Amino acid sequence: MKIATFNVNGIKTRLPHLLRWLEREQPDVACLQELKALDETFPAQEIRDAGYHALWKGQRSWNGVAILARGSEPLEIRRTLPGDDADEQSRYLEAAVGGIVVGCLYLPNGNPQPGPKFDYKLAWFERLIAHAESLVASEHPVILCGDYNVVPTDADIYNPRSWLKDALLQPASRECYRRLLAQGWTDAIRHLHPDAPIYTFWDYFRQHWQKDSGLRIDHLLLNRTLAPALRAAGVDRWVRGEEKASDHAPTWVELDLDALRKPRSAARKRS
DNA sequence: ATGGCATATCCTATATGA
Repeated sequence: MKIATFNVNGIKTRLPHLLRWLEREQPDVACLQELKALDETFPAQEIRDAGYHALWKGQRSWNGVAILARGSEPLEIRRTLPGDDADEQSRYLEAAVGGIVVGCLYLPNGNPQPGPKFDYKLAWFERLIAHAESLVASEHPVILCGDYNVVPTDADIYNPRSWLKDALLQPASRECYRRLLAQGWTDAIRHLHPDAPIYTFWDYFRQHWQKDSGLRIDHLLLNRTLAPALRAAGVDRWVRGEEKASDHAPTWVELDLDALRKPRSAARKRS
């Protein structure tokens, strides 16, 4: 099973790119962020025609998340992150797909910092950490994927120098991500590629894509139950090279769900 | 310190992104 996350930066503008990518890479599950569209303008029919069922949570102009599933209906679990009923921003969606709990998230950017937007980022992160605590030890396989808007370490950016004041690299942001991982989550890309420079985002400025001056900010986290199924992880960089591309590239994991059953039967035999 | 580019909307100006 292939699960991917893709910040599309506008579903309306990026629909042709999304459809080409779905057609070529055939992910079983695709988590989308930054729809920048109202619920009623989500292109459900075009996505259905491509073979995908979808859940979405839109918002005018900004944010917006969706979960697409090939050939099966994603079953909605929740459409908000717990902890703040006053939070109106569409940044979280959670569903059951093919026996896996999939959380799709778009963590606040937080710029400029310091300031209210950075405070909101950290508050949102704390809510995510609290909710993730209830998911990490679940007997069900869980994946939390999306645009975390955090560069975890200096190995996850081409050069931190010009980003030192950015919200994505702040020690407070990184500390939240570190605490999240410390609950027991596996950062799939970094686990399988411990030393390689791997990026998922290249901004539109200064020919950063052409120079491969990227950042790793889109992450797929696996809980303890799901981690043994991890087989491969990567970035579909070709999507970033297309005309009028999003500034993010789709990032994915390949899972062998059959592997989750074998240890249990082996344990039974041993006892 | 600023801006470079891109997207969306109450669209030739402004807010947001990262």
